[in-house]
Amino acid sequence: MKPRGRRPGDEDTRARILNVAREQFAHSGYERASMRSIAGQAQVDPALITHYFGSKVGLLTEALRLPVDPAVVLESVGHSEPDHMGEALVRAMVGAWETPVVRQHFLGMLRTAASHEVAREVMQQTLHDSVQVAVARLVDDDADRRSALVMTQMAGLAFTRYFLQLPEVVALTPEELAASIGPTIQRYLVDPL
Amino acid sequence: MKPRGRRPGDEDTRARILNVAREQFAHSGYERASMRSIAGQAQVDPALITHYFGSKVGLLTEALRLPVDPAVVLESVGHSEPDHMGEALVRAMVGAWETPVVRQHFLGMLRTAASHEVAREVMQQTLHDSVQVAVARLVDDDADRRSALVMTQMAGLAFTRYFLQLPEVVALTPEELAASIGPTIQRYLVDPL
DNA sequence: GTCTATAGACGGATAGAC
DNA sequence: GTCTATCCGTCTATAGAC
Repeated sequence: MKPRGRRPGDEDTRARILNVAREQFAHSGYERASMRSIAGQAQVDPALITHYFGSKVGLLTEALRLPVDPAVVLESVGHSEPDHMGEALVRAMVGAWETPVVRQHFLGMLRTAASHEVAREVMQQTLHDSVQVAVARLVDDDADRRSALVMTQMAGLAFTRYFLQLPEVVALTPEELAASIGPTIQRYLVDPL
Repeated sequence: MKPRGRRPGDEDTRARILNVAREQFAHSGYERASMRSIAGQAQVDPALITHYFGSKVGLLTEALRLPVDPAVVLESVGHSEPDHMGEALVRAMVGAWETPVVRQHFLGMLRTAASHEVAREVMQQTLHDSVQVAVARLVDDDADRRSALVMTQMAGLAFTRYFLQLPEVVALTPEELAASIGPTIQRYLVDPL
């Protein structure tokens, strides 16, 4: 007779390690999130991390995989009226960032990227794959330059609001952000350069 | 007779340590920039760091002091025509960031802020003191909200161009940046909200 | 002011028992 | 699959000789 449920640790152990790792990378960065402290919070033996992920870098690589599909987040933008695409994009991005899982992933990328070259490249690629590709589908010309401008504004919003937590930026509501920053994105997308 | 020149290490030693520290904090972040590696590159005994700065945090605190006066950098903005303040501000900031000393200081703040709470607060305060104060002097109303918007855009430009080094953003010239982002800043400064 | 020596803690990784 | 034990490296900080 097969045992019911899962065995002691099983594949649940792996998932719990990964969740705690994401949490600690996001909160403390790569070096301070030690394998021992991750194992401790996950109530798991430290040696299991090596067992499941090979090394600390292996764990980081897994942790940096996107928890959501950017295409899904930005889906509504493509369906919005052409005159309000900018506003729709701000609304979609802020909406995603306000969820704990996405915000944590953003902070994890940022804090590990700060001291780990590989993580920086992952963040660069992620931003390219989500924003540049999405923008290229929305605009007619100069996709690279337009997406560059969009990325400066959107990355800056996330950086000042969720990482630095500048009081003046935190104070703004999602609605105010959409109203004030939406037109900027709109201009970057459609205005002559 | 007084000895000519300076004695073996003297105050020159201190300055050399500080310069190397800024360099390594900017390049590797707080934890990877060990006192040993800083002392090594500065060709100085590791114990001298404690001697001059008390502790590693003391060294960091010194290293985070602004190497330039933001008021001087932004001086030209106040003298520009009201219709082109945004463009002038972008020009002034990019001009500053393109110098090695300012760019290094920005990267140092960012990389240490990522894993060190104190550094994050310093960065927050620095941005407030330079941008918020400058903006408040330029605008008539809603200084907090206007400066918040300006900070999202300017921080995002610095972040994507100098830290992440997104190819599409790096490719833009200072002139192109002033032309494309200047109007955004202008709108944040003067348009009705 | 400068250096040697070392304390004392913590890091990642591995070998092997169960 | 899980855990104990341990190797070996690195780190910050300090005490004290010169």
